[in-house]
Amino acid sequence: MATATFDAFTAACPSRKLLDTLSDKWVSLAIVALGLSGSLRYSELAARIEGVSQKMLTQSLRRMERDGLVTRTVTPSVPVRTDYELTELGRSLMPVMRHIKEWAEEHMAEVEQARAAYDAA
Amino acid sequence: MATATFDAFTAACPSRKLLDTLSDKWVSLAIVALGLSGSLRYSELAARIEGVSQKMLTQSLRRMERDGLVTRTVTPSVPVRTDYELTELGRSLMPVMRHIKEWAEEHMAEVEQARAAYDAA
DNA sequence: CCGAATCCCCAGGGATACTG
DNA sequence: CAGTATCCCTGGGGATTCGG
Repeated sequence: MATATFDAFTAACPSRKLLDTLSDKWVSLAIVALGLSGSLRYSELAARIEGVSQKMLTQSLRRMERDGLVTRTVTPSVPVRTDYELTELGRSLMPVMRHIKEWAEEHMAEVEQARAAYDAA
Repeated sequence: MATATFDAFTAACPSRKLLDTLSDKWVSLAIVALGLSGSLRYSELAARIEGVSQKMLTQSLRRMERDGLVTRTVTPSVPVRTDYELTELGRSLMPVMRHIKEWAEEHMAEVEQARAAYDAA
């Protein structure tokens, strides 16, 4: 019934915006990373997701936290320690995100062939 | 073995860029629409994917065609008719894209609750 | 009807510097 | 260590116009 009330094909539907948010490489990579490791510190995430800036990583994590996908646990030690973990909602998203990442990796060669053929024509 | 040679966590890996391309709401919506209907004209696609501009739709379709995800068939009638269809490669991507779209629709309510709770705090 | 081409604007996102 | 704040600039993407 939830599928009946929301439709991402509709421009004004909230799920369109959510789809847009989920369609973010940093978000998908963060979810896969957290899904594989269970729990990760900020610096560990930054290391795994090579090339992400602190701004983008923090921004993505905040949005994910707000959307209920991850929990953020701050340990007020010196220096501070912050751990991120997928919520149950976030974990339900993990298989999907992993698949899209793996699809890109598994079909990269085919895509490159297609590009070469297209560019040659 | 393809999964061993490509890793989207690595910044310089081609699959990172591909993941970025796949992480595009217009691309995902186009794939789902084509997957559901089999074959669609340009104008039909534009109608289904509400709110997309011609520029973005054309741009997305071109990139998808170049990457071997869709075929583009032009019928030189008057006026011209252009049909798009998923390739086998594109069809293999369909389930993934459908899942992410459906996830957004099915969990929209939960996400909205999480947002309300976050904003209240 | 299906685009290509152009103009233009603003927000996404990187680099850098500062704080608890 | 884990951010926040600021600057700055590229390019995403909408609106419009023209062509076949």
